[in-house]
Amino acid sequence: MYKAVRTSRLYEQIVEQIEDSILKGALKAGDQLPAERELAVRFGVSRTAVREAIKALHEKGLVEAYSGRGTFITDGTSRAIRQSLDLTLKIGQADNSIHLEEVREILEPEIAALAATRIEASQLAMMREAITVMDQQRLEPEAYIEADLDFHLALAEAAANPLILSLIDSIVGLLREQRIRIFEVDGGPDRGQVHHRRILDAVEGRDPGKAREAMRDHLRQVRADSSVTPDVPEQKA
Amino acid sequence: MYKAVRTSRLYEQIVEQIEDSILKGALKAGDQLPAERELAVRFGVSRTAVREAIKALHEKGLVEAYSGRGTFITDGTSRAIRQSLDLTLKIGQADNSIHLEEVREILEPEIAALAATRIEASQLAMMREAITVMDQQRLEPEAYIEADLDFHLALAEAAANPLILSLIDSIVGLLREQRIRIFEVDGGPDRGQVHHRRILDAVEGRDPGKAREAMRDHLRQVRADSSVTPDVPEQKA
DNA sequence: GCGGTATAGTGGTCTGACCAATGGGCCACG
DNA sequence: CGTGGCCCATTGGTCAGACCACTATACCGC
Repeated sequence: MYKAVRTSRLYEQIVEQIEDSILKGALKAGDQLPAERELAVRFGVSRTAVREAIKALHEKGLVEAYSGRGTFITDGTSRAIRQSLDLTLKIGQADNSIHLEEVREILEPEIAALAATRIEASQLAMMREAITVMDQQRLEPEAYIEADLDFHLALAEAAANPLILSLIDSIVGLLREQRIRIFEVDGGPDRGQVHHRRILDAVEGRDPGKAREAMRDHLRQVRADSSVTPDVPEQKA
Repeated sequence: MYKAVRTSRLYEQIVEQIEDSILKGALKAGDQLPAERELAVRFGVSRTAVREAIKALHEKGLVEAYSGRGTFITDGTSRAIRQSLDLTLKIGQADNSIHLEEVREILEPEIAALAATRIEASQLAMMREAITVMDQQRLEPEAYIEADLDFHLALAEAAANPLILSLIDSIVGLLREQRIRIFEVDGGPDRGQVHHRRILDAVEGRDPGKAREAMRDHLRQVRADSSVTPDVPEQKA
């Protein structure tokens, strides 16, 4: 067997070096990276290569650049990561919504159960806030959906498992798209709110079983609403 | 409410336009993108901005650039995407293994159940092959672990849900790391094989309930083995 | 002290150039 | 006619230097 030839791109080596610095702890979350011009001389390359490396790190969600201020290591707890798993999938087929529902039905009830045992006051407040906003914005799809997503994200955060939060965060983009369709179902938002309140109550009462069931019911309704979605043939079948 | 201010980075607009082209079907997998120099004039920007956009697309796994040939839309079916969720997490703390186990205990039993209802012959063959390799390589950690991961990936693939496959794929890197530790537990591999066979049998027999249970047992063993891992205090209580 | 302003530093973009790899066409040679 | 080697146009990768917009800070007049 022959070994694959390593096509060495310069900026990739720089990415590795910076990643190492982060892993070794030389660079912690919130730290400011040296300026691009300085990194260029330190690495002995042009600013172009450094910029490409930083761009890659940015896309990986490890770093955030602010014009005029500098580049900083992202706080791992920040939700700004937003891995774009979504696009990769949108390309596939259009029937992702079925798959999405399946995943949610696996993940979210257990997330609710975990959250019930671990949630903290600040996260309960976020969930309440989200419900309030949804009440107020019942007629504003965009604002309603954002609040809806916040609700589920707060719940995922309450599960106190960064891995879970990352996974949910990854599929939030898909969720957003799906919900735009659901929003048009008559009374969908109102029925959704009933379930949101049940979930909140269960979590607040630290009852994992009830939280799990409430979330299951919620998803069942979502599935029902999205299956009666207005006829949009689109596909050339 | 004020709308978030759009901090317009030029290359981001280009990224969007190209993404749209892909989504709308104007660009299919395998297609070659116009040359950077041409895109630059078409978009009315400099080549720099185009390159930054392409770099972002590359990091998202949507595009692959080859020096001297051109830039091509990646085949979405390829698993080569390997979103690096892992790095983002490694930074956090070292106790990710607990979180990882938690996620696996949520996802994998249901994956096994789904797989039992949907698996195809080719995937069964892959699982059998993986078990065979593990038998042969009981003393070769690296080869054993790769086969182990293949086993679970084949199962995830059998669930016939691309979203699930993506999620499992995202955490495979973390799994690999965890398993290196488990491998050192006396008899770990042998006990693991018993469970692998039980899972295979259940899936082959199209019994979702049994598959779910077999996977639960498997994960219970993994959790047990990894908790008796050689004393590495590390944690400050 | 206070508020506004100069200033230096940063990332974002542009220009134009050269390099290295690739692939296809051309041509001399067998 | 086939083959191998060479040339060359094209492409992505890198470089150097410049300018812009923005930010934070130090400074200065009031």
